[in-house]
Amino acid sequence: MISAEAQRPSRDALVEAAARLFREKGYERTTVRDLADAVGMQSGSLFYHFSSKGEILYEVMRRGIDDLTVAVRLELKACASPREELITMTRTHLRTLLSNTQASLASLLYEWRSLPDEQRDQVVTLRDQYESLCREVIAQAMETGVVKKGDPKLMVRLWLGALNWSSQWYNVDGSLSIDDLAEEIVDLILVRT
Amino acid sequence: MISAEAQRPSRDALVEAAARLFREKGYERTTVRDLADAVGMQSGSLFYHFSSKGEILYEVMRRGIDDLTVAVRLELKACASPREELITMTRTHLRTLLSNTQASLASLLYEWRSLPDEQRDQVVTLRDQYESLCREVIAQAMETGVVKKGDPKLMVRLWLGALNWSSQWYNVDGSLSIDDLAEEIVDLILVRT
DNA sequence: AACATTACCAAGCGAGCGCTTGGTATAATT
DNA sequence: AATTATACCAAGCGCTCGCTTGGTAATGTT
Repeated sequence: MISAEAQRPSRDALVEAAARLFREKGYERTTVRDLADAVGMQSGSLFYHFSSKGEILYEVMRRGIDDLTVAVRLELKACASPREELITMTRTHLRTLLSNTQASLASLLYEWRSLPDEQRDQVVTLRDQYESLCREVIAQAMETGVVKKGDPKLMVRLWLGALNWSSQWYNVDGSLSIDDLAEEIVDLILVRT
Repeated sequence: MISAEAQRPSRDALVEAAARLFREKGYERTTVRDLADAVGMQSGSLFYHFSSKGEILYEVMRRGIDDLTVAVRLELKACASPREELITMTRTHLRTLLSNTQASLASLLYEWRSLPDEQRDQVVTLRDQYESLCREVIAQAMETGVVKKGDPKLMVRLWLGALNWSSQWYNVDGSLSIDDLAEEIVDLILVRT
């Protein structure tokens, strides 16, 4: 769950605070002064750690998708069947997306237009890699008849849509648990038995 | 399809251009000078028509959801069965969301944080009304056994997620038509026959 | 002990932002 | 014909933004 980062504590704290602020207010509406306040610095001191505000966003996104990929790959190893892979993948994705401690992913969904071109390409590559990881799981589930056969590429996008949209409405304090939500979503695409 | 607006041509053109620019660049990254350029005005002249940039966003969103609601209600009238209602509603939603001429909806999905509080409440109300319209259709489809029984409130959110996420990946020039996409999505939640 | 590096602060610069102001040509009204 | 309302332009104001600069305690290195 913990990434191979760290050893630069205040840089790390900054990225975490940034992820939270970006999710709450959006990237453009978060000023470098907001970011500095959140970690008890002067705004200028941010630029000792990062060369620009955009690079902070990049780091937030890169970590977000990196952590997600690592977490999903790890959890998948413990799965015995395509069906279990599907539910596990869904649960891990949702937990990462909706957790309060790890707000990076939400920015990734909606703030990619604010990234400098070059870094956006890198993030898109990582995102595509994650998407094909998911696609493989779904394709496997289709082959074994657990999920209705069809185009895995399309299915992964519909599935991701249902998942990611939950960041807009899901309330942690509500009555629906994250794991139950995961089951409901998987249930949508499972072949009825 | 055409709303009851108009009679103020340059105001209308401005809202349309704003919708397009907001979708392309995002609200915060679109400057009032960008907006003015798009309709051949000086930036200051915008404020003859609108009291603030935020009000332009509000108008974009209000129209977006208003047009969508009107269009869906209209199309629903011609439907003979719950199943037909479901596919029609999905198709109309997708067409409105993905059409190039009517870019308002996309802003609505991702830019609501930039709205002033009071106007955000109004938009949220409109959005909730639209969501309950969809919920009724889905609940009806559940009752008649066309859609697997469950919580319509949850189902409408998963369905909307799959729909709205398409604005992030759908390519008009691709091989998948909007209407085919609609069928694929409806197929997800239909009871297999 | 002398030097170098790290991790910041205090101050503020220049650019671009949303928006205002004063004026004006055209069209509508009386 | 005189007046008023409409729909803009030209100029620029004040402010906030991302970012820079010069400096300095604290820590590590030789």
